[in-house]
Amino acid sequence: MDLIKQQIIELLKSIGVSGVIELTTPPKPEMGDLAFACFGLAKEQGKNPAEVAKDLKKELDSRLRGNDALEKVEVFGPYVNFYLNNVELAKMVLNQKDPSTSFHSAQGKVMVEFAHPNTHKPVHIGHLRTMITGESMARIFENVGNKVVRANYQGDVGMHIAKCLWGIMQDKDWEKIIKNLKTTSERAIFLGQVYARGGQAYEKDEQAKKEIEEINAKIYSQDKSIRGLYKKTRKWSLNYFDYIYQRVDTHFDRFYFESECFELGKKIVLEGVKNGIFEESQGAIIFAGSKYGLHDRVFVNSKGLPTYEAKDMALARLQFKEYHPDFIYHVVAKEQTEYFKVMFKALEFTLPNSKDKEKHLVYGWVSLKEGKMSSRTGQVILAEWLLDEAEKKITEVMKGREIENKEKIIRKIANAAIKYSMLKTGIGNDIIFDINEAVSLTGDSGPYLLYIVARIKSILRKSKAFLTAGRSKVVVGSVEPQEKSLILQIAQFPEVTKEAVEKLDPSRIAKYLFELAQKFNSFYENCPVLQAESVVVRDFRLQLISMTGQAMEHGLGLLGITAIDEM
RNA sequence: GGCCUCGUAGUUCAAUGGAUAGAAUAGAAGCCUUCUAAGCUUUAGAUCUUGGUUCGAUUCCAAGCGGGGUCACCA
Repeated sequence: MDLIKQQIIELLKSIGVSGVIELTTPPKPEMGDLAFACFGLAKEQGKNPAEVAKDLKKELDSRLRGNDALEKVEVFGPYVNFYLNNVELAKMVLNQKDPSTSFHSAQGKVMVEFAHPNTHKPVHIGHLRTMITGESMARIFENVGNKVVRANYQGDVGMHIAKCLWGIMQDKDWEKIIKNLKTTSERAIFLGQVYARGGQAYEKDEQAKKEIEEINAKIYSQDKSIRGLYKKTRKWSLNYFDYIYQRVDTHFDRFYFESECFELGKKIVLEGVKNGIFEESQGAIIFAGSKYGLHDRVFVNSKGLPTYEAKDMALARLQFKEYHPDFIYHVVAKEQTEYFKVMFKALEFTLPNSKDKEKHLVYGWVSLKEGKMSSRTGQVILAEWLLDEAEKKITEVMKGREIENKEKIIRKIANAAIKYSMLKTGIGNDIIFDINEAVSLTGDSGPYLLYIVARIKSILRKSKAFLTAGRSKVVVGSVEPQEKSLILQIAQFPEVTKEAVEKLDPSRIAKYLFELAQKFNSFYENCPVLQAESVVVRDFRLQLISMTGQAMEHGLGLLGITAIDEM
């Protein structure tokens, strides 16, 4: 597609059009395939855009002879529209080796930091979004040639843990209760419940607040009285995280922990005080972001403990030292936007090398649509519950269908449903999550996309002739409108992968795939493949659907979704 | 209150300043002896308000209204 665009741009240049030339797609297929708007040119020449367009057409007409790719040029008001030669276009697209080759637009080495759950706290629906978004972005970066490091920063020290441990110890026989918890999920649910208890007490009860703060200090000093419980419950959380990561099909190259950052972080801040980077204020050490149009933040609190801010100073130092990334993308929800601005500013002083390399990749809130919540721990919707729920619904729909590895396939469909529903919305926008819609098998959904691949694979399985013949050069006779629209969509794949990197947004891919699916289905209804009117047409269509399948599978892969052959 | 952000069909989402604002879902009407009906076709339905910039504004600017976030010892 890019080649064709370049040809047209060259053609326009050759007749004296200067400046940046941008081609758009006309609103309707019968109006041509690519369009050039004459507004800018008209302004330059002081003429009416429609007249300029007419003049251009005259010039262009005389140069079209001998050009295989272009069929004709028409004027629509102020637009000059180009019609591609359908047969040539089909040959070009279908004789590629792989429709899903991507632009190479590497930035070098990219670290994508995502998931970052805190131990001792529930893994909720918001974590699901960072896991899914982060994994997808990692793949999108890799796809265009970057070296990607998947990092995960897990919070295993801090007040949230103190709240949890305090919550556990409120029961007199807590040691016995703990012993009776056997499964990973049971333990995770228990931790979530006692965390909620501790959190509420911290807000309402002064005495509890004091006790929790004492526990917090003990965690930092690794006091023996709570060390055993801390270690045991930390392990519980980490095991549970592994289970979730595996279930959503993501993985990490490096797990960072707050526990490995707090000492170094404090040290960096204390040194920074000497250099005037940080200053004392009301017994705490702060970074005066207000000097830079931001806001002040506490880096070491008045008890001498490093806050999240100080730990992040250390984290960045470790990350740059270990991997020398060209960019670090922190996939974190939007409520931390202001925080990151201050933190990155402070980093410019403590780690000058990090300047312009640290990026906050903002994603929006996830909330459940009103009246749809049915399972909660405290105030959050658990990730695991949502995954289970999706599987239940899909199992229901699949009832009576006999397929090999049904369990695995159900899990894959459920994952596709959840992932797609999290990725189809623009990355920075909030998602109002409707579980019914997310796992619905109809319309703009993950299963709808999987269905395309299943249908294609089914036809290919039945077409042994094609499979044995291999892929010789495709002969194109004529091209139906549905075929053309599908071909054009396939041709746009590389551009879309590039856009997703530039805009840092997987929803570009999701949207593209949905359109691909719609165009395939429309083709499927109108153009029989195995029963085509001739062998030539059949082979052409087999090649077309095979490429559609490849583009779809590759695109789904960029979203972290695994296609299936049968459903 | 300061700063940031978002306001588009009943609902959930799209639209580098460009052609008649697109989808999905819910509603209405059709299509399975035919490659998987988890599908397809038809139909109805929307840009918060008021100004400004522009040949042209959902998009840019200003004000207002309405949500959300954030603003010191949580992460």
